[in-house]
Amino acid sequence: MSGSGAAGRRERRDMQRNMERVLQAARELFAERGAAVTVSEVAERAGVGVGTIYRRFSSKEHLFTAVRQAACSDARLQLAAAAATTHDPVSRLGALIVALYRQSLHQAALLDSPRSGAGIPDDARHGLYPALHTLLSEAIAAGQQLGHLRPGDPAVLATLTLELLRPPAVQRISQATGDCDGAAEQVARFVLDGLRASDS
Amino acid sequence: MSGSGAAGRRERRDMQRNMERVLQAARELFAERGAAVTVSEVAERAGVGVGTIYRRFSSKEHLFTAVRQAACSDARLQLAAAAATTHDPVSRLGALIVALYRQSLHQAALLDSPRSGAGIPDDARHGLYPALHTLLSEAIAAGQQLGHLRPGDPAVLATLTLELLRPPAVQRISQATGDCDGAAEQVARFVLDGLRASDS
DNA sequence: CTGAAAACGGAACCCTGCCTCCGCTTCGGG
DNA sequence: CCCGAAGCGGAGGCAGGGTTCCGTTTTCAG
Repeated sequence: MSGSGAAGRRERRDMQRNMERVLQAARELFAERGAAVTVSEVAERAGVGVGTIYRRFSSKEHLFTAVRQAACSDARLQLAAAAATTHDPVSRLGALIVALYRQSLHQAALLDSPRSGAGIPDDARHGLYPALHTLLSEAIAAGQQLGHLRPGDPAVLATLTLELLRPPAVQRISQATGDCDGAAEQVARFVLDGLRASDS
Repeated sequence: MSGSGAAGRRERRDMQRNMERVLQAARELFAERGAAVTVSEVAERAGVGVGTIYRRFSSKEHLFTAVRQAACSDARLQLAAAAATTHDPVSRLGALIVALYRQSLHQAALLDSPRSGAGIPDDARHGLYPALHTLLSEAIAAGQQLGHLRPGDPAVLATLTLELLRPPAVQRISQATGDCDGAAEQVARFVLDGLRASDS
């Protein structure tokens, strides 16, 4: 055997290359237009036939899911990094919001759930929720200017904040203002102000 | 001639009745599941054949648009009424938010735009935007506790608030809290707090 | 009541998009 | 270089849903 042989047989080079192309194409197309892209389109952009895709992914759904999950965990890592730059809970919250805003803007259709079933909660949000919830709880625990919040509130606020940062919303906001980064910070300020208000 | 004759011939009774049924069925189904419903489904629920629908609406798209526009102007009227109950800008804003929240919750799929083209802004939001913008501007002009807002901000804030009140967002929020009316008011408070915060 | 114009309904048609299948090509060890 | 195995690709099967068409039924003026 030669190379990184593991068990049985090594994967053929061309196949490996093709799969990379497929994933690349799928990432781009799905990010842009979501689940509406056809399998043939992905195949065409990747420069392969549809059969090549189906040999690896048993259905379009599988391909989509795979691509989205990869994008999600990637995103989650970046967010974690962004939020870890300081110890002050409120600052961390702000950093998280700005980072999330940017991601939503760039991966719009991919991160947004295409109702993958009926009541199935989409993993993108599912993964983010705990982090946000924790951050909010910490902020409240720290008593940091978050006057009128009660222990039960984080759940609502987390949901609310996440909604505000979903791709469709973010796209519209950026479109309306024309200025991406400025918008991101304005949104963050809005949310933080909402959380911070001391008298209702 | 007998009855409300206008020009040429009067519309046949059965047709009128059928059209009412079709619109009723379409309203219900679209409100529930959006553009995903099939024309046959609408026909079946209305108790007519598909041909009957196509005689009046040249395409599914037309039917959908008609139903949605009707729902929108209806909604707009209700909102206007809700906001007119007081003179205090901030209170009006609050009332508008709560009313909008409820509407979004109940007409979810219908009020939410099914990307009717490419960059076409959906009429639902289009119709609401001016009202909200005006309200915000008034509030700022009145100098009412809205400390750090500048004249240019209403545009951003209006967009942002509308996003937060779109059907998908509202549905999730209500689902997360389990309590509809309570959630509506919590959201209103959040937004108002966000707007009202006096020091950034 | 009667006839013709209008409306009905749903079977059939077509187009689009997912997925399968099989003959051809490419890889890579001997 | 040669051969078997693995992978390739895209034509075609199949299903679902929008739209059309035409024989039948309903309405209503005379």
